[in-house]
Amino acid sequence: MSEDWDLYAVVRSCTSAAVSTGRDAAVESGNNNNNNNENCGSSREDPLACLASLTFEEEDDPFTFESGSLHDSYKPFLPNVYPTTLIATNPGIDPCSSSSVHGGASGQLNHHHEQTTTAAAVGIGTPLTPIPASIFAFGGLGNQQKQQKEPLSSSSQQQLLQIRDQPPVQTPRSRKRKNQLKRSVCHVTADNLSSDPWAWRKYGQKPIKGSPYPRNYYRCSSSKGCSARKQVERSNTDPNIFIVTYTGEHTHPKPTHRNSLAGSTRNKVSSSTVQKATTVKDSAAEAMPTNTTTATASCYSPRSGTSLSPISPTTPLSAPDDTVAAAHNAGGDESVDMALETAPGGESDDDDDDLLIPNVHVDEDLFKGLEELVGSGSSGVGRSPTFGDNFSSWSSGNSAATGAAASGGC
DNA sequence: CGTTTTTGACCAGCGC
DNA sequence: GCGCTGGTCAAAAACG
Repeated sequence: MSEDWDLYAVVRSCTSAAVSTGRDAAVESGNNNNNNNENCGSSREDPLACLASLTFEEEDDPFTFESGSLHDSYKPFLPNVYPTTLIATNPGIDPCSSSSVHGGASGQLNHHHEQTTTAAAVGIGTPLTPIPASIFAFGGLGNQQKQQKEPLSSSSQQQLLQIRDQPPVQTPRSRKRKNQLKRSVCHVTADNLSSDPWAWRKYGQKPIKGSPYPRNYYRCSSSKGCSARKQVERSNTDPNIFIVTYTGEHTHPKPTHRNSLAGSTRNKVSSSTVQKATTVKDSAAEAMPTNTTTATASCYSPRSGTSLSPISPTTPLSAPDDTVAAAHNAGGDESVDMALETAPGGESDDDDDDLLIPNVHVDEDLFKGLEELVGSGSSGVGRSPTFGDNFSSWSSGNSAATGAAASGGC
């Protein structure tokens, strides 16, 4: 099974898009952890609002950020934004929370997912279709959605609602409860996977019983002492959807930059990127997206259960060129979804924060426009002259730093 | 050189 | 107590 899933590509693409807008957004979004809920709250009307608000029980939700202006900032770059994530918070806390019951057995999650065919998901497989932006990616998306006449089709909404309404599935047994203290589950499309302000480091991958896709384990790499963890697995029923489970809390402010990019971008995707991106969607069913060696085949080790590595959510992937290429291709057969990641609210402090635009489908025109912006007024952007560069550096630097409040934000 | 990814091995929780 | 499974560790390799 080779997964051509190149989440990286996707991620990258996502990351790159935000360039100029990012800054503004980042600045405005600046916020601290306490804002989380605000963002979430912003989407009161939106049925999906709760999706946008992934809440950690902790007051300082890492993934918060103010979106109001942010939305405006990247608005131009967002042809269409669809909420893609379903967020479930700890049971009991958020009615919306569907899945994550303590046990969080994969099975549960999967069950949960089965019904999750979010609008976003739909969009993913469809080339040229607007790409769903991760709700969580911008806390503010909720608002955006409101502003947008109809981000979701009624049917989609129904689905989402349906999911949310689903009574939390209680897992008969939960393992390692010690870690299960606080769990937030988000359903995200591949595009949105990367939208996470935090820097995550993958530390494990395991095959999950009952699911054809392995589960990937990530821990926050921003701070050694940080206990925040993240699990990413592909939905059993809907390969386009990834289930992201956040556990633990961040013991530090959102990262603005990574110390080093080393190792972060393994995927030298080169030519294959595009292909990967493409394939990814098509072959999603097979395996999780691989971050790095995407194009390469993935070996599944029965024992460790390792197969392709899914996505590295935050890990910015490099391969800027690829990304770009992919992005360009978006117009073509392979529609690559660009995700804009916004600077995490928390980090907005940094001017440097890059803004990532969460999953947005960008067409060539858009790119041209961006390029012009970058080229001419790199000052505003302050980024590298070329998109490609931006991608790479951004992704790496930002992924952690700016990401949209996305994931966390869920 | 520092960081991340990969991946086999180990540990721990849960059901029987 | 045993086996199954999920979660984590840690060494090696890769990358900028």
